[in-house]
Amino acid sequence: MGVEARRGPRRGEDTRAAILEAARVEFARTGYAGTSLRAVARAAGVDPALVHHYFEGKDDLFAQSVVLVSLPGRPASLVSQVTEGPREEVGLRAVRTFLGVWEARRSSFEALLRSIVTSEEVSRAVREFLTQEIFGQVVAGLEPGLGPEERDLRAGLAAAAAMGLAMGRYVVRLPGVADADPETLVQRVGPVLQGYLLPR
Amino acid sequence: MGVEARRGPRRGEDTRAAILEAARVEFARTGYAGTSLRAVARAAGVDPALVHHYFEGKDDLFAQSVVLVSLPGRPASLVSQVTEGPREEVGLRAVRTFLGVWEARRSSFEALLRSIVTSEEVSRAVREFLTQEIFGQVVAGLEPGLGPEERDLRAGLAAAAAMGLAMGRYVVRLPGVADADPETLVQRVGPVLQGYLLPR
DNA sequence: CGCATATTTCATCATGTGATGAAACTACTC
DNA sequence: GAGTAGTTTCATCACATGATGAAATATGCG
Repeated sequence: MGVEARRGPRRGEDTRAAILEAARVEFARTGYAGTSLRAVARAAGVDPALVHHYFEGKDDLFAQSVVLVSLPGRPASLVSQVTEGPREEVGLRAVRTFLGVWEARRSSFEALLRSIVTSEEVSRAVREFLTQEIFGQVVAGLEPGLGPEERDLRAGLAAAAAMGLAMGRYVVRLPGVADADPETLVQRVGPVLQGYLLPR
Repeated sequence: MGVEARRGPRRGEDTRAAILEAARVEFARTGYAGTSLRAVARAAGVDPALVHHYFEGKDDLFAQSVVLVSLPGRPASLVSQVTEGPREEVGLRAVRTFLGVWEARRSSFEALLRSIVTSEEVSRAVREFLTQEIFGQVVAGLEPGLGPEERDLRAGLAAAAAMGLAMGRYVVRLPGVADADPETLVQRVGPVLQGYLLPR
């Protein structure tokens, strides 16, 4: 009955990538704390020790599988994608941009969302990323001479709206939001971002 | 050197309540999966076995400390609080109502927020609560003859906006949102809810 | 072939987890 | 004061977790 799983390399299979993918799925399902290395290994069809051979530990695996993938390489390009164009359509462009990024990296983005609430580090990273790298830049670009408190408020409200959309679509899966096609959401939520970023 | 923690009742202290409070704080900090019964016991200054004496297990403790407290007794009263009044101020009343409830039960509400992403059961409960008991009722009350897909979309978007506000204020603590006074948020977010619930 | 290197598994560790049963202690009743 | 019921701690269980070192296997190079 011995399954005698034999050792040594498995030809033609990128095991490291398999582990990364399994980790992404697992983190997306149960968050950082709820995911065990053994569950990841099981899902990847691999010995738990192998996970440690390729990654330094749970935090490293999380960083490599989730954080590195879901944070877009150049925040600045996101910002310019939003700010460049007619001022009265900033909101539309913002929603369109984010939905595009999210949909493309769905599983790792889900994992990131789920880990916001579990890990203080992730939470802080997301906070700083959203407020400083993204919406702070957008607001500052749109209206340079703005007091810091008003700037924080506008950026924060916009970020909150984006997070609500993400949570509703990917985590809580609210009917009507989870199954809407992206452009519908752009048309409905765009004006809201517009109003937060450029009141009046 | 023996600390000889003595057994038997401690006069004048409501230990059960202390455990409940410690559990609320702990669940709020680290979510369901990230919280251990021993951590709760430690925070309450109590032996871990005592937690089991008062509660059937981790799920029961969570239900008693978080769920029972943060879900308001009568959803219907919330709904009527929102719907009763001038139609053009539904959004303002909605935000004001929610912020009121949240601020009052802050720590347990935080715990609930953090558990949405961890537990599929909590997630489903929140989804059904928000869409059916609250925003579904509000939308239906405001515009009775509305197609189901449009009703779902409006309710979903409103729920997403509310969740975003909650996440931004209590979990991610976005500057500008976390420290704003409630009425400021009512004035800024109210029109958004208004637009989702009653477009045009 | 023989050897080196990378890959994979096994065996094992210390620790933390939820859980249970029994013993010690206090307060209350008769 | 003896007995009883409720409260609290202790000792311990079986199991899962993250982690490590060594052994086994396969591949590629000479």
